[in-house]
Amino acid sequence: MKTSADPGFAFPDWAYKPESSPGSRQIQLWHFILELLRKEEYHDVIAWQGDYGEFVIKDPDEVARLWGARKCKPQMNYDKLSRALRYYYNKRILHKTKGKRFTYKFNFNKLVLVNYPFIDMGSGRVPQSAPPVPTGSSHFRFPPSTPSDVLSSSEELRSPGMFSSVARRMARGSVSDCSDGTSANSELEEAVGADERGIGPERIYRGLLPPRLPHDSFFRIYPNPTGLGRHGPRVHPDSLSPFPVSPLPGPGGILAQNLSPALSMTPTPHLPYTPSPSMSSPMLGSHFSFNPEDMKHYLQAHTQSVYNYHLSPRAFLHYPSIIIPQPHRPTPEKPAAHHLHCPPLPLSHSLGQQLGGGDEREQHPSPFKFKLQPPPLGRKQRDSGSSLAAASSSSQSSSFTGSSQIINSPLAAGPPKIKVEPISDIESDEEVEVTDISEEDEIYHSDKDEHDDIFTPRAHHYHQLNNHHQANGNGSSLSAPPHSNPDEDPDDDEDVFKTPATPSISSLTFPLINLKSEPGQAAPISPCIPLKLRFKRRWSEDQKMEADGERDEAEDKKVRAEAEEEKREEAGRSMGEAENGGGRAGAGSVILGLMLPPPPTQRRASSELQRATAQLSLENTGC
DNA sequence: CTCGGAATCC
DNA sequence: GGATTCCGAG
Repeated sequence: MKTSADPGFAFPDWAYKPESSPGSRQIQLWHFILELLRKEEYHDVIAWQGDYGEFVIKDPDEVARLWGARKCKPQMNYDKLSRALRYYYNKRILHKTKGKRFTYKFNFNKLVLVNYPFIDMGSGRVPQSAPPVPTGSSHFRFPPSTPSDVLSSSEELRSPGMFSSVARRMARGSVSDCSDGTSANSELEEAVGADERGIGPERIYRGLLPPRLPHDSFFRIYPNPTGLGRHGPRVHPDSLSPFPVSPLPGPGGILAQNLSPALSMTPTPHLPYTPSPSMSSPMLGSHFSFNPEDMKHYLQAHTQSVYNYHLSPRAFLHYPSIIIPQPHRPTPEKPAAHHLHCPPLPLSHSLGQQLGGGDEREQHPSPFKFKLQPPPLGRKQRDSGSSLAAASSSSQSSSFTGSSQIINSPLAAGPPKIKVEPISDIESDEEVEVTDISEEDEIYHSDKDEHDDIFTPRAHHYHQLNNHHQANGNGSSLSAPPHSNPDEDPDDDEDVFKTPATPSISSLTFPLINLKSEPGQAAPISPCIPLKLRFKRRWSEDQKMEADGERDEAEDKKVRAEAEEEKREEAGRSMGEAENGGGRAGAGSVILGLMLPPPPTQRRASSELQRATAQLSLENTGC
């Protein structure tokens, strides 16, 4: 585990894939993309742009070339590379932003799952899209945003960055063939060097971004005293990185050292990914102060995080009576694309985006605790999909009986439109989450991938989804791929990409209740117990469901299973009320984070990620 | 440009 | 499993 020094250090970065790293020789394309994305040097080739997780390949040929160099596939071209990218669609690692050329969007949630299956995405959800925060500028930097990050990451990665821009150029130019050992790798390395130098735009961004959030102080991940001043865990202004967890290492620098990412993960199973500070509930945390002010901040932060990251509202349970100040919700409509003004809160953009869609939500307080819509069928399933879907749905519905109540609530609330459908496959992760707000996203598939602004109302959404599915089933045998319509996409994943939805305040306040519990009754207070129970039920149901249903996508299954496991643990914990005590390693994670003490730091994690990434790049050299 | 099937490689 | 390569289709 980590030493006290690393209290929180739980995971490396999120995207980091242990397997691929050190030992494994092959770098995965998405990882490579991420690498490029984080380097300023390549910002003219590929850069974050648009929504969270969205990036644009400005120079397809170059990217292909780089990729080819990395993989020693001189014949690589964009066509091939893009094919590889398309394979990620099914995996949900990536999505295509329709209508935008060479523009794709990462589904960080998925990535995390992929990389850290044991993590419970469901509840805590990874930082949704942790993409770059759109600052007004077009590109965001991925990881290294903070100086500290830079340092830490750079240090580990490589020696001092001595690479000069010249070198970079050279590298780039020279790259293409594998023959040259230096080629691709060198390029990346150089890039890293650049980062080290601190050339990153982050600084610039920093300037642009708002200073710091008050509530952030609350959540500082690092225990350090200094932490108070620091920005909170989510998207840090400092870091433009897409990952919410931006690394700002604490004062100490991130772990300096050599934790292997893998290791890091193990130790602190919980929280790490939780993007939101929420997880670090002050109450539990050792450093929580009871100042009203702090509390306020905390709550606010929490709310925000919830909004942004789909965190479970459970955290709020602690303060049932407290009304959380709403994070700033700018215009409900669509805050202009992304610009973020993040004056008040850096989150704004995320909120804003979501808000657009969120309006509806507000109207219906409790809708989203479960998945309303059927998951996208796998492409393969599409063919047979319809039949399967039906079957699954039926089975699920039965299983859901317990939760049927829940279902009612939404209806009661009002939005008749929503069809509650058992989720057939979709990502169970989400299902599992039940409690989380995040669901909304899922539900909401719409993406603003293409249109930031445009959101379909939720109810609408649901309908669409349903229809969608049908349409797919009926219509073309193929059924449109999930992405075909930005708005429609049923993928949860997309949510991921999307900015988190913002639940209504009310829901936030008593989210749990509303969410899962019975409709009418939402007794806001003292939900804890009920919650737990519900949770349990939920589980059982889920398990059951799983058992019965053969769900489709293998992935989903996987995820689900994992999620369940996590849930169980979580449930166990919650029931037991155990804090993180020993940490069960492994699972639980995010969810746990909600209840647990201050999470480690995501920043760290991210920084690690960066490092890892860097290392990977290095390691994967040698053609 | 984008999509995704199919075969193939590692 | 994760591409890579090729390719027809939209």
